[in-house]
Amino acid sequence: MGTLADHIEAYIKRMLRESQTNSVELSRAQLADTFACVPSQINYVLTTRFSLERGYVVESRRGGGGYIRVGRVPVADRYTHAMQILQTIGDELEEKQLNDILACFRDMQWISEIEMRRIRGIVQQEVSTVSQGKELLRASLARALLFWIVKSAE
Amino acid sequence: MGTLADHIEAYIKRMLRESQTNSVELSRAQLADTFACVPSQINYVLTTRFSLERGYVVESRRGGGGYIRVGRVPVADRYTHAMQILQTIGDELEEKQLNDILACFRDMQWISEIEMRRIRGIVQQEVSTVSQGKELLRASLARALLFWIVKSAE
DNA sequence: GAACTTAACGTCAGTAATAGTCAAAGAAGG
DNA sequence: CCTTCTTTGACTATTACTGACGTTAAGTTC
Repeated sequence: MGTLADHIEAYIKRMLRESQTNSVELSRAQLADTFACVPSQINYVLTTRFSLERGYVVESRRGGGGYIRVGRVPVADRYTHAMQILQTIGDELEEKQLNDILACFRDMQWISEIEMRRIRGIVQQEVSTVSQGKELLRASLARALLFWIVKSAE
Repeated sequence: MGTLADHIEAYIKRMLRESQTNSVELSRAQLADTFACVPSQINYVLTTRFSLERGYVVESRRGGGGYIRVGRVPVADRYTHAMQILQTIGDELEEKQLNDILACFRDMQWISEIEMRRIRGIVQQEVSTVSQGKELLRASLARALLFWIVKSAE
C-alpha cells in the first residue's frame, strides 16, 4: 500500500510507457485534482522521483497554457560505469581529484587526450573567475561537462 | 497543445524558413485577424519570442502602408557569432537569460531540441544543489557547456 | 501646404491562468 | 524518541491575453 506520492509516480510512469515519444505533458493543477491533493504535491513527486540522476528531465512553463513535461532519458548500460564514477563526485572537488577522474575517463577511452586538456582548460578558466567556493564550482563543472559527454555519446 | 502565442511564433518561424531572404514582412492587423486575436497580441509574441537575444531583429513602421519586418540576425561566421553570444554571459546568469541563449543556439541549429533540454536539465540539477550563488554557478555552467559544444564543432 | 482623415503600429496596465518555493505539520519506520 | 519521508497551504513568480489610449505616416481636400 504505497503513499500518495507513489501512486502519482506510478501514474506518470505509466503515461510515459504508453507514450511513443518518451515524454508526457501534464497539467499540474489537473493532476492534483485527479489525485485530490494540493498542487505542490506534484512538485514533490517530480523532485523526489523524476530527477536527472534517475534518468528523467522535467521542463515546465508557468502562466496561461502552462505545463509540466516529463521526459525519459535513456541510460545505456555501457555507460553505467561512467555514471557511477560521476556520482562519486561530492560537493567539492580538488584539482587533483579532477585530474584523477579525467585520467580515468581517458584511460577508458571515453574522452581523448585533447578533450581532457580542453575540459581542464574550461574548468580552470571558470574556477579562476571566482574568489570563493572554487572546489564547489569545480565539482559542478566537472559533473556537468562529463555528464554531457556521457549523454552525448549514447 | 501550445498557446496562441506559440502558434503565432511557429507561423512566423515557418515563414522565415520558407523565405530565401532571411526576413519576412508582416501586417500586424492582418496577422491578428488570421489568428482571431487583438493586434497587440502580435507585439507580445514579437517581444517574447523574437528578441535580439534570441537572434532576431524586428523593424516596423506605423501609419498608412505600415509593416512589421522580422529578420534573423545576420551571421557572417557562425563560430564568431556563437562566441560573441558566450561573451555576453556575465558573472551571473538568470534562468530566463539562459533560456534565451539556448533558444538562440537552437534556432541557429547549433544544438538540437533534445540537447537544449539536456543542457537545461544538467544546469538545473547542478544549480539546485547549492543554496547561494545560483546565478554565478549557472553562468559558469552555461559558459562551460556551450564553450565545449562550440569547440567540439570546430 | 495646412488641416483633416484614415490607416497603420506601439505601450502599458490590468486580469486570469498557471506553476514554484518553503517551512511547518503529520506519518511511518527504526 | 529520533529521523526521514510525505503532505499541506500560504505566498510568490511567471506567462498569456485583452483593451483602452497613444503615436506616426500617408493620402485628401481646399
